[in-house]
Amino acid sequence: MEYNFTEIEKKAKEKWANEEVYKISNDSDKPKCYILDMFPYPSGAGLHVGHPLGYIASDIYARYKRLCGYNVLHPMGFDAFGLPAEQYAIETGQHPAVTTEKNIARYREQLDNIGFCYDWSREVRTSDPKYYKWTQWIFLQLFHSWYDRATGKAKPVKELIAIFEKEGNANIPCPGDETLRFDSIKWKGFSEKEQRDVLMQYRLAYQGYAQVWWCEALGTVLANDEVVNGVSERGGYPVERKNMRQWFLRITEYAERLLESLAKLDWSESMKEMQSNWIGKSVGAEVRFGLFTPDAKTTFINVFTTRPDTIFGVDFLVLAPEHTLVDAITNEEQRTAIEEYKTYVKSRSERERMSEVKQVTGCFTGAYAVHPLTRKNVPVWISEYVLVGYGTGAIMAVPSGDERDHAFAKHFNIPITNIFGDRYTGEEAYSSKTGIIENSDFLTGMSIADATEAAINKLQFIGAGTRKINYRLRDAGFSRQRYWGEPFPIIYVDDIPYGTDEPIIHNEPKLGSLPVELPYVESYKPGPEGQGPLANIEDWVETDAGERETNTMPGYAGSSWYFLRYMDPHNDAEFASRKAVDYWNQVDLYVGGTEHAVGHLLYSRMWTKALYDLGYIGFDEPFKRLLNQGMIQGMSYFIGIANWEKDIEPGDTNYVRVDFIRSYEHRSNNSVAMESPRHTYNNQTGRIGWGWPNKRLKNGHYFVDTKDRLTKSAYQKLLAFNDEYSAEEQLDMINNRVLWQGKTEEGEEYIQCKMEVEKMSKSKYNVVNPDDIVAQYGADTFRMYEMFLGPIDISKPWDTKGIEGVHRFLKKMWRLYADEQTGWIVNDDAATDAELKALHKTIKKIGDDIERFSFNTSVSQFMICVNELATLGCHKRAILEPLAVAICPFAPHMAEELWQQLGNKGSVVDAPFPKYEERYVTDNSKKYPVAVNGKTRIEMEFPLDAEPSIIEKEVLADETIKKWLEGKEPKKFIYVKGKMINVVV
RNA sequence: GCCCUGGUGGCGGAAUUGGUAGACGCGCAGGACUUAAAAUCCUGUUUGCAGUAAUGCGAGUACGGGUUCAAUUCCCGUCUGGGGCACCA
Repeated sequence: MEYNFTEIEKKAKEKWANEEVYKISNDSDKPKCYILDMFPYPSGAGLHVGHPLGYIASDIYARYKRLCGYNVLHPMGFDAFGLPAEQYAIETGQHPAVTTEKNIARYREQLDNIGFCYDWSREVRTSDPKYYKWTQWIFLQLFHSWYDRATGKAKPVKELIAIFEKEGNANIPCPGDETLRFDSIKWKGFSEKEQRDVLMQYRLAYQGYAQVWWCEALGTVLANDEVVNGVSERGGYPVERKNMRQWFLRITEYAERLLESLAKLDWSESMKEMQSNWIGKSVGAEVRFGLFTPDAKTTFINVFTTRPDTIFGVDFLVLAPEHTLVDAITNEEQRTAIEEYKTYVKSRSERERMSEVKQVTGCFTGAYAVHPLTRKNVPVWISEYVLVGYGTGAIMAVPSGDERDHAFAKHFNIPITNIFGDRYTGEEAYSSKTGIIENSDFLTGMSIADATEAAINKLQFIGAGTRKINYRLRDAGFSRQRYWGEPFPIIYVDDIPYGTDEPIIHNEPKLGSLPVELPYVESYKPGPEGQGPLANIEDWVETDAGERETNTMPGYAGSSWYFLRYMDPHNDAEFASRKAVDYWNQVDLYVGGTEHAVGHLLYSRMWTKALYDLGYIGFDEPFKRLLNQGMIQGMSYFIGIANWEKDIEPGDTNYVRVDFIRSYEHRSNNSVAMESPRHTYNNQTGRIGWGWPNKRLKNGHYFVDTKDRLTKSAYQKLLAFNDEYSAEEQLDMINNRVLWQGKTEEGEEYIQCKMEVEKMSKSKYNVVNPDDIVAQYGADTFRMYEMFLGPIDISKPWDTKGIEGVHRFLKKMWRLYADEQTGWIVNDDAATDAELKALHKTIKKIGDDIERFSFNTSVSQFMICVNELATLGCHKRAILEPLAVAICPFAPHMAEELWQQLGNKGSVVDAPFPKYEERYVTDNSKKYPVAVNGKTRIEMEFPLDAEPSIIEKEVLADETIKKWLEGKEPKKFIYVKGKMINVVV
């Protein structure tokens, strides 16, 4: 009876499906445990071996928790809206709903293949109207809410209106416009439109303006992804930043809470650090600089600074080029230069503006502001390194204390005021936050901390500044000018946006109910003036009440709350029943990649807090514990293939020297990725020729040998396999185009390939499909091998070659239970101490390892255990039955078969995880390494409870130790119980 | 550029709290079984020097410093791979 994994796995899967063992109830006496994977975007390429890494880890954890007696919720679904499906639709004309459906079916098949314990009856898809009905509903709750800073929570807008009617906004500063002031009389005098405009400045989901990439030639708005090297990826057309009316989520109101409650999360410190850096809290001051415009009007510039202590070092101000004041303060002399500079900045991405610190650009406005303390004139510049969205969009530049300001001053020859004495050399800014301030009037001689306080107090006293906390976090853009996303439940009546649940709309029953379904379209072409494709569907846009919003929601809308829907996925009356939400509560373990560190994780935290504030759920953090898995990379193989058109004769086999270089991807007009031809040198004739040195080898991992060589016969197979060339072309390629570089030990010609590790991607021809691995070795081997590759959180390349070892291990384990000839060989003999030790040490280590997500060492431990049991010739039920349960989280199919064969009822999925006994896992003596001066010289065995004085005596009496002591008296004797012994001379 | 993270044999990696660096697996080399192959099993495998050998001595965890009886682990600096940087998901 051999290990027939195909049969075993089929049988186990059928059993699980028939008995619905993975269907989870919301009613249970057991403690709950909610384990969630970040759900996948179902791309057309299907799953590759990198995707399941995290899924296997969470599956092991989920199965382990279930064996430990928990009611485990472990669902899966699909993040099914998104740009790639729409892009594909534009290219092929297939409707995104159709391709998405197809892709999901493929993903599902591939996932099932691996044997996950998902409760598929709870599957959610963000593109399903039954799902996005509730995404829209939550959006409306945000739209109808504002953030009350006094109590620190979201509240209904209705309450805000009541306050305005009573006392205006005197006690409720407006987050959208801090200068907005009105009393109750003024409020009541406002028109409907004016009132709604004011409310918009308070809403958690609101409309404002933001810059997008606009491509005139394509007539559309592009994602950052679609803009490469300053031109559109498709077609290579010029693009520029354009201001557009957009929906936003007022996440900035939650900045402080998002920061504070990180403390109660069991996430890695680095992940928390990334979130906290993203929120970017900085404490400082807002300082007001007055100035005259060219037409002699007075105005002022507010700057935000974290270093008010350096106020006397201010040599100039810098505004963001988009700052609203720029036009007003620019004088005639500078107007052309300023306009030119602004045009240049429009072509620049934020990334470029922040990264290129060596290249200093900027332009003088011609205006001078008045320093609030010295009353001196300070020139006002604009520069791309100041971003309009951060702080006030204006800075006070202190060249002696800030590197970027320093570079700017040097570049434009602006005189520098030194406020740091000798510590400022004139060559480099003194940006350290320690030391004494000098040359600064009343601040001179103070420490930085004291000067900061004194400066703020003085500014506050004279009314030129206030203490201010600033966040780097910006409100989240929530509009996309796209088709394949959630439509907004918004209708414009006389150009005023209303929620479809508001009375003015609700009077039309058809319009008032959710979901607002995404209408079918024939064409995915953008609408007029950068609007989305929905703008083209007139009879959808035009309703009896008004016009519909034609933007759609972004990808993170559906993924911000999906973890709640799994709790009660078929509920048509609520997004999830309060009972279900209270039962399952927070996600106990959330598994996904670090690429979501800030985006998705921050947004869903905000949605959770808002739903909590509004009383819909009972917790304000979605993911209690977080595990970030690393990426499994692919190995790409490159070969040199000559281009025969110039210089080289066909069949010129002397022409063997090919240098492999990293190809650079050349993205420009109408091409996506071209590999660049390169000079190569013929070392026989001395001739220079052209070659394509870095041709990516399609599916190279199947064909190269262990020394990364591609033999002639393998190349032949490869060409046939790829089904890309005619027989004639294949012959030509084999005989004439390849630069054979040597002969293998068997005498076959080969080319040396160059291997590189990079992201696994269809376009890089390095994808390994899990289906192939499962077919060849079985799902259990695949699961264990993925875990065996290394620590879960580290990126590593996939190498199919090592999988044999894991497969051999499973076969070896199987042979403990069954002999290939004679069949079942488990007996009921009593276990020996050695066997019990092997088992119990393993049980303990597996439990510990799973809790700390060290799955690779678990696999090693199983190997060690099986090796020991095989050596001991153990076939005893007392050992093997617990072992079968212990391996169930890792190799569930085999565990199920063994469990059945051992004569058990039910499924191994619900067996109790074995408990280890302390007496089998602790040794009573230890072989100590004995070192002299830190260098280990010998090993000596002592009982663990031995007296230190006795140990010291014995060690010092040892011949080898004596030899190393060379007769000297030991200075110190170090004995660490259970660890080591060190003698210091 | 900024933030996060990694770098240990030919390869993937182990060393959980500062305590024997290289567990486990791959690959490779040699051997057993077999008519043969597959499968399986056994032995060796960081490196330099010495030795027939057992073994002994030295070096060694990207690089350069430091703290310590003791550093892969802690601190400072440098190089380098990966992820993110707000409209890919």
